[in-house]
Amino acid sequence: MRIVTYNVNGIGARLPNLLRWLDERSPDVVCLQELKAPQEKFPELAIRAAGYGVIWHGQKSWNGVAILARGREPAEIRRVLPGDPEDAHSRYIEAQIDGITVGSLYLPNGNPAPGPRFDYKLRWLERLTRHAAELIAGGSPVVLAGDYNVIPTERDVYKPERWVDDALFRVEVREAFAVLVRQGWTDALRALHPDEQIYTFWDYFRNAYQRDAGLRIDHLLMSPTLTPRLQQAGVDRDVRGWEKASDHAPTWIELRSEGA
DNA sequence: ATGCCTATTATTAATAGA
Repeated sequence: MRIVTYNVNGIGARLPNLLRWLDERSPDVVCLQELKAPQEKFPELAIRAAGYGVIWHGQKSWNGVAILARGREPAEIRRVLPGDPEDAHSRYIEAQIDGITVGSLYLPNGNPAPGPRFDYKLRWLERLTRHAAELIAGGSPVVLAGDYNVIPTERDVYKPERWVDDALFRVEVREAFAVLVRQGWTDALRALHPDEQIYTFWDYFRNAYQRDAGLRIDHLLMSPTLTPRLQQAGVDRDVRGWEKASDHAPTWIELRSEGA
């Protein structure tokens, strides 16, 4: 079973690429971020015609998250991250699929830092950490997949010194992410590839992809009860090189079947 | 320190992204 996180940077502009990728790779579960489309503009029929059940939470212009499941319907659990009734951003959706709780999340960028946007990012990370603790306490297998907008370590950025004051790499953010992971989560790509350079995002600027000037900011965190099933993890790097590509590439885990 | 490029929305320019 393959579970993927993919920040599409606009579901409208990316639909041809998304459909091609679904057809070529046949992922089982897909967590999308940055739909950048209101609820009623999501291309539900095209996704269903490709063979996927889907739930989504849209928003005009920005944000927006979805969960796709091949040949079945994701059973929605929630479409809001608990902890702030005032937060109107569509950045979290959660479903049950084949006995696994799947969260698709889009953590705030937080720039410029310091400032109110950065404060919002830190508060959102705190809320995610509280919710994640409850998920672990529940004992069910969980994967929290998404664009975390967090570069976890110096190894995860092409030129760390240029990013020290950026909201994706500031010490407070890295520490907050480490606190979350220490609850017992497994950063799947890093766990299976401890010494490799792995990027999931390349800026549109300055030929970043051609220069391999990337960041690792899309992550799949696995709960202690799911981690034993982890078999492979990787990034569909080539998709970033397609015409009209998103600036993020699909990032995935492959799970052994239950009891195998 | 800033722009570079891209998508969206509202009218050819502003905002946000990371």
